[in-house]
Amino acid sequence: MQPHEKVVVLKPVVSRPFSRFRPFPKVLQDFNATCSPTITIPEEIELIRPKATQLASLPGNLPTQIAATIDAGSDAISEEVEVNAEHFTCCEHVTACQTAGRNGVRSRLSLDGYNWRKYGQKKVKGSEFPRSYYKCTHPSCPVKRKVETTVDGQIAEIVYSGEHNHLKPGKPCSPRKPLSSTSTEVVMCDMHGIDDTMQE
DNA sequence: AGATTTTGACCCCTG
DNA sequence: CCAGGGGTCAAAATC
Repeated sequence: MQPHEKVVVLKPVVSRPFSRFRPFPKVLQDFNATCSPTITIPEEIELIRPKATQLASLPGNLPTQIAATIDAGSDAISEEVEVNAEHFTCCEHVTACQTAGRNGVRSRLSLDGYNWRKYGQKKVKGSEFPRSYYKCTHPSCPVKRKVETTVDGQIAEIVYSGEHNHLKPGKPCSPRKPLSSTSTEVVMCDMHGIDDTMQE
């Protein structure tokens, strides 16, 4: 197996901001009731119905702690990041994902900036959550990924397989005006840069 | 109308 | 060789 063929990117579920699950409408209701006006959400962001295939369906009440690990053969990288609600809007790819469902058009952009097409889903033994299988929609791109999502739409695990042989279809992260060097912006760029690193 | 998701079935690999 | 599980296919449904 090639060293780059298995890349585990996210394993965020361990540390939840709440102690137990709540129904999505309840979460939304609480969020609307308690959300201070200092947190602004762009118009293009719509709260989407929790569908099993929604990727990175981040609930409104962040922060969520995400542990990202890369298993690239012997070069194992492990890091933990924090995503703050105040910086939610700086994540273009996540935003694109969050807009999924508008006018019936589902966005194929995920948090890594590439377009993905789902081709299968299975309940994997030993895993609490169903695993979804995605292919990159770019022609001749061999990259696939497996995504395990929790019942509330959160990503439990993402495993990338292969390398993209094309550029990201979405907007690049780097040209953005640098915000006050908050960890979140760096983190999101770093997360996007994982694939860039892989391509190199 | 076309692209994407869903989902059951099939294939293949591994123990 | 066999069984179980993971990965993929493909038709139907959905948007």
